[in-house]
Amino acid sequence: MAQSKKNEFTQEDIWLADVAKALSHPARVRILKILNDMSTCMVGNLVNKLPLAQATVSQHLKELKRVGLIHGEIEGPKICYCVNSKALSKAKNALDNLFSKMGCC
Amino acid sequence: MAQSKKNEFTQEDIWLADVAKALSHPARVRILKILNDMSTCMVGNLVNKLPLAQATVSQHLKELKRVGLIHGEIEGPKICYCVNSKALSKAKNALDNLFSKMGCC
DNA sequence: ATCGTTCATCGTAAATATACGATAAAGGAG
DNA sequence: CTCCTTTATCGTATATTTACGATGAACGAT
Repeated sequence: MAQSKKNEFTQEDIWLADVAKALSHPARVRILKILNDMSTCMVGNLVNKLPLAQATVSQHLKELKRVGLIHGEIEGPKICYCVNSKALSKAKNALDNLFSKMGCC
Repeated sequence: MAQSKKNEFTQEDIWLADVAKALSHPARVRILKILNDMSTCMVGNLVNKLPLAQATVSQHLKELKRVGLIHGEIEGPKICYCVNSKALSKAKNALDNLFSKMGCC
């Protein structure tokens, strides 16, 4: 709880900012929504639903993977992406906590 | 609910990504936490608590203002920043919705 | 072994973000 | 008015992000 004065940021704040960064592009928001809605989740499917080239979609998937919000499983030549519900709920809790209070001057 | 196929992103997704972008830096996470915890919220106070120059803090405040998460009120020569609880709860709801389901393959 | 499919990675160009010192603007104090 | 304080903005350097085509790697099918 105790925040440092003028020092570096806490790991918690850095992590939360990192998760937010992963959500900070419409394509990645959309990808998460699609993965929430579908059980089939090949990359090709996502590319068809996004106004972006395949390489770019792959790059966005990498960013979501980086923070652990999704992961992919190899199925033959295809890769099935799905959300990591554990990471999602951890992020949800942290964000809820950030948004909980409302002290205003 | 119905998502377009290959078209541009929805305004909802763009907005949500924009809010996430505002949270995507440790300094801005910290600023929100400080504003949640304190009632006194001058910029000088924030500068003292962050490992950043005044100009940089001002820039981060501008970004939080841009998406409406905070706003400032002029009090003489000082400016009192506070969180916009309405915007915070709207963002919280949208993020909760994004994180709610957990279909996995 | 040679395709065709699927996806990641490389290379790269353009745009955006981050940081800081310097400066401007606005208001209170003397 | 002239200072001093407080905060925003400007100018700028550096780093990161975003996007795409091209290429590479992995696999199933023929």
